[in-house]
Amino acid sequence: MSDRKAEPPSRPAAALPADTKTLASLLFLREEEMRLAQDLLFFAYRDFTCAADRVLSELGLGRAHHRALHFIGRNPGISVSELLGILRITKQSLARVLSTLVGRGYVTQAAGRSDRRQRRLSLTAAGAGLERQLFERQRERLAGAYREAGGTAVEGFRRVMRGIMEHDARAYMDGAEREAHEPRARPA
Amino acid sequence: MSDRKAEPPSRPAAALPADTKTLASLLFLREEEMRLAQDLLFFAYRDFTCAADRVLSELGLGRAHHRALHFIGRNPGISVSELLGILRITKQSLARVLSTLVGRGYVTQAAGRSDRRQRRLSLTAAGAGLERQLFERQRERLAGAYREAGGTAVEGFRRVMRGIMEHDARAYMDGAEREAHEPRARPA
DNA sequence: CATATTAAGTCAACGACGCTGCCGTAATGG
DNA sequence: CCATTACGGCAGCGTCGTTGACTTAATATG
Repeated sequence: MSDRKAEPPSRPAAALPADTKTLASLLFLREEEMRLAQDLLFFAYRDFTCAADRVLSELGLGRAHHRALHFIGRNPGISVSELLGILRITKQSLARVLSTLVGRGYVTQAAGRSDRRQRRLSLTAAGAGLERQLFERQRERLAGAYREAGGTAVEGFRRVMRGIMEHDARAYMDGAEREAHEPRARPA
Repeated sequence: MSDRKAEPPSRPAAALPADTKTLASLLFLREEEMRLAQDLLFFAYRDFTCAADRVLSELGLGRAHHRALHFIGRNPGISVSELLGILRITKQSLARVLSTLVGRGYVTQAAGRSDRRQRRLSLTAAGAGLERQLFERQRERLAGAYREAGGTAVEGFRRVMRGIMEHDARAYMDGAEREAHEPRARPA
């Protein structure tokens, strides 16, 4: 932000009303604004994620399972390495989660048609049902926030969130938003 | 965004062009909008948190330490139980983190004046320096997002994030925002 | 004043979920 | 044919969350 520029020392103090923001307080407010943003992210994510926890713990699953279910559900036929790139965890961490989900019949694997080394992941009916159940918990919270905030705020929310994430994630979001409007199957 | 208003059920179908949104597709878009919000939260938080990871790992600290530093820095003199309420972790999880931070000289404890059972937590100069270093990493990312998105978007972002979190967290944010404008010491 | 109650520290044990490193197998592609 | 790639599995480890029980000191209350 512009707290990078040094103040010209010759600026006349008389030009400022007594209680107007000084440069120092402007800088303070800028920094404070960023710290408030940290708070916002912490609390919103804390309560967003815990919304689904009860359902998960009743099944003996964790948040890692939820994340996998979510992104497999949104990207049917996704390969393991693509999923690794989204979750940004290691193969072994994902393997533990995936083997549970496959073992309990929530996720199926199928060899890719063009490249038979790949295991294309999809949700089973049971997996889709569980994902929906988890989704509903978070949906309530998100829908309430969207409704209270209004359309303009939601658009701003999206813009800021996009800006926070890295470029590859923005590219992913572009693809997801595109698919929302032209719902056709992605090639396997 | 305009899928916010429910469609009047009596609206004649003939008024719609063939490819216009049906009720089913409106519902689909609503759900898709919520799923996109899930994606946004995941990616933004993923990249927000990892911004400070390099600094942390060089010091052999983790994200839990960062969170504690952050909230102690923002609430000098906070009690252990207040901090527990913010972080929503157990006393033992916090104890591990705190003992490291105290042991390395980042945090000090002082008995409360009105209630001497309490250990009021504050950052030392070293702790404030470390927190600042961690803050700078996240500040870059947040400030870039705020700058790109613009003031209106930031306001919307805040409104939605507030709506996602639970009531007690909103109350906390109210207090934090108030303190930003009337910077006076909180009573110990 | 005796007796809860509260704030905090502590120990033991465990679970979820990250990590690294290494090896194996199968399929792909130059 | 051989290097590379996609994936799975194993061993071991670290962080950070959990529960439960116990202690100490200070406060609040009957």
